[in-house]
Amino acid sequence: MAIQDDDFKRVISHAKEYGYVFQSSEIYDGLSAVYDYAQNGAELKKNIREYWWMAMVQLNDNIVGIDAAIFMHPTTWKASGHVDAFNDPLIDNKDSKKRYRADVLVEDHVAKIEGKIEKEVTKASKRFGDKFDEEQFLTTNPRVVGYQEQINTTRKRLGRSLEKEDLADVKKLIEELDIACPMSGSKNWTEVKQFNLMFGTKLGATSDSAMDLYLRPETAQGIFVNFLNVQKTGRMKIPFGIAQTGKAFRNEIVARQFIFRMREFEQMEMQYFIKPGTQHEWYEKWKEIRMKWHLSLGLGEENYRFHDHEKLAHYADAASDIEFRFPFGFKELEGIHSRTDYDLGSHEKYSNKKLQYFDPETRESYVPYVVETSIGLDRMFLAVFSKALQEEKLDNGSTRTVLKLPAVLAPTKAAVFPLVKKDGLPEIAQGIIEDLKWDFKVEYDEKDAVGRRYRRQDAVGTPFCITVDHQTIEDNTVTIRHRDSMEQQRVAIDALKGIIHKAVDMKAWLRPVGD
RNA sequence: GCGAAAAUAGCUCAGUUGGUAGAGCGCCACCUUGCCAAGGUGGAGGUCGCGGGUUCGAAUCCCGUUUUUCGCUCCA
Repeated sequence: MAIQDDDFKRVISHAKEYGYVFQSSEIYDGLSAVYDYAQNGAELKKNIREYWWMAMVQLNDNIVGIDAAIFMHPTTWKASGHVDAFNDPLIDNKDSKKRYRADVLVEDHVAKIEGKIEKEVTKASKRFGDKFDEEQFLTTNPRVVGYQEQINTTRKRLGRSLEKEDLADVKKLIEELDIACPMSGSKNWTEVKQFNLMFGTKLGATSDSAMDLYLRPETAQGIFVNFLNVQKTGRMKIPFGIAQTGKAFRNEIVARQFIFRMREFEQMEMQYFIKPGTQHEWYEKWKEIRMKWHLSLGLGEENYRFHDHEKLAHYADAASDIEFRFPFGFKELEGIHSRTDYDLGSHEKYSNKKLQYFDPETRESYVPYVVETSIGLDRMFLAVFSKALQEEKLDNGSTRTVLKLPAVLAPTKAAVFPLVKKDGLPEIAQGIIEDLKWDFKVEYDEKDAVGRRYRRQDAVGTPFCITVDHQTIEDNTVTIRHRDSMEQQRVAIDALKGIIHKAVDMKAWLRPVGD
């Protein structure tokens, strides 16, 4: 574990030192769980996004991409279930330090009373035998009626208090019911606090006319509400998909582990609309496709695994995560969920608009089912970055720090050096830069010994270093040095573009994924 | 949110009972060298996370606070 912690620390400080990730507002002591992508991080993140977009949108003629707004009509979040699911009244026990959902505590208490009723019923049925009339017993036995009344009043009061967000009364209720902490038996409770995982904001400049809005907690709803628009204007036939990348926001109680869990994060999602009944088939298919996409980057098959959910979210009938071996263990990287018709169906109800697809073959209209693939871009960044960062022992006994990013994702594809900064070598090197920069992000460096320049590029993950030497003047050849093998080849300047292109071309990386 | 640990230069860290802030690496300039980092000279950069308190005097002791990591908790 200690080694893992050290690895993780090294990842974080390397990310800062080499211009990948900075803490947000650092000069003001930072902001909890908010990070900025720096000059190299922005490039890597963009490259990951493009790699995903290529695989999901450009290569699939039945998947289109959109870019929905972060602000959405507030009713969206009622329909999606987030207003209910993301609002938890929580209470802490001061002695045992355990946290509970206040409504669950009360419900558990109610369940206990229900248990008592059941006991009375079994007791009575034994006593009366065949003559036992359960219905009559329930309505006439004074003890049972008393219990029933307790349950009813408790439930009513809890419901009313939650509705009005009267949290003080929820606390009072817990005290009146004499509920103790299931772990410790202590009745020493804190106040009930409402945790809303959605960020609120206002639309409208003056407070009296303003409308309460949320920053979207997931990007998926922007796709669902546009489902019919896209289907009609794009003349899409089921099955088809809508993809998008974008920011989402969650006010996590605990946001931690660097960029793994941030309050502001970016998702890359695709909702695949299918015929009801075919969801299982598509769910399996997308699990397979998405895993292949991950494996195409060559970070090692042993670092991925599926984790099938047993407890399902309110919208899903099957769900699986692709987990990745992060420095702190296997954690969720991407989710593949069979969302049924929950979202579209719910939006139909709340909006009173039909969100159905007319199937020309069966001449039937239906609400399509949805299989979703949803990956955290920041998590993908962390996965790639942390696995790429390596300390390598060399034959001469020294070590080098090398960031073995997949070349297709590397921020800078090649660095060009003059072996010495005289004899016209810098001018030739600059000439190569001028030519290559139209095709790739490239960098020029003439500082320090060339060996040190190689190491610097190793540490930021640049796959190629091109060195101009005195022989270049005679025959227009340069050396190109490969980051991972440290090997050098002497090639013609004209050949550079082809060599680099072959190594960073998405086609070469993604082709094994396609069928 | 609770508990524990930490915060000193861009990075990694030292700073010994409280007495004027240090190292290595990195960075900048110049010289030297020239194909796998750490040659020479010079230089920039820190109100020791922030705010209070104790003291003649605080990086050091006390209180609060922010941020980070870890363990709980939460995670549609």
